[in-house]
Amino acid sequence: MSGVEDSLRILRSKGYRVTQPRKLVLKVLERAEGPVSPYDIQKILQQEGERLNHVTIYRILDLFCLLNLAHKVLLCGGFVKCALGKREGCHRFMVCRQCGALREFADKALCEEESAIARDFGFVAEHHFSEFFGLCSNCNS
Amino acid sequence: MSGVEDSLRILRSKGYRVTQPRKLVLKVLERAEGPVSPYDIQKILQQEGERLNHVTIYRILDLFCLLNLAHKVLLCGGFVKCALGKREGCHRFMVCRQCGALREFADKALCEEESAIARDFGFVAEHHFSEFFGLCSNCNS
DNA sequence: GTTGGTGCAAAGGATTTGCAACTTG
DNA sequence: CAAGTTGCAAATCCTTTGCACCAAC
Repeated sequence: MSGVEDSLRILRSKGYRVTQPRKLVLKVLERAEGPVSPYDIQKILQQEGERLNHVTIYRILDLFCLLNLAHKVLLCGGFVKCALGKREGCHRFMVCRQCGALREFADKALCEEESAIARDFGFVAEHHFSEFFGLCSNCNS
Repeated sequence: MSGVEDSLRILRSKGYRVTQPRKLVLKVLERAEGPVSPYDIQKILQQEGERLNHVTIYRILDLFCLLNLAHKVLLCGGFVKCALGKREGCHRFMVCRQCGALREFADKALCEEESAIARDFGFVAEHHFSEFFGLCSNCNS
């Protein structure tokens, strides 16, 4: 997903309403450097003079994740705007343990290899969740 | 890790004490069908007439994860006893979305492929978390 | 007897629910 | 105007901290 407008279009096309709170949360996710928690989002908005109830933010993030407009990064618990759109293969993350930098990627070959491994165990994998933890290019020199 | 005794041996060898609470938590993890939360563990012990403070359980689980005697399953937030011991490659999980069954595995080739992908992005991956979500052999027939 | 572990109390977050009021299409 | 959203209050749950006491070695 690139740009707030694209996300709004998707919302509309799925029958969801384009509301002020949803636009505000999208804007924060768009500009965030890394993963942000619901309360982070609330604080950021407050600094800009906007007010949103935290419950509203929780519900909006739930919806965004459902629609794949955003993802929850499990290693840190924060949310990020999806950076890939409809790309082949599951969306995954690399997280830098030093600076917290985050990079989203998708790799179809990796998906297929994982499915094959699962199959060897009689398991049908529908979704592959993965996050790499290490050092980004800036921090590993 | 197989068996409570092995885990106790590792605890001792690293200079940690073998205490009653640690033995109790190990026993619960050993017998659990799937991932259990700290409060799950407390409830299970209560049903057996044992009492442990929840803070103690949190601390014990932290230690077990540090020593790789247990893992936290990110997709569900629960803890499982490590089933692999020192195996080459990161420890990963397949979780059945229907019955909750969990299978731990390690795959060195997958680890290497993931490291290669990371390297392409200038990233040095130190640990690969991954969990597959789908249907186990019992549920996909 | 020391040191490391545990229990307790309490604080601080995080997350969810139900319902009334408001907005969007 | 009707249905979908939001705000509010409150409840619940999760997790952590500091300190006094206890148990393991």
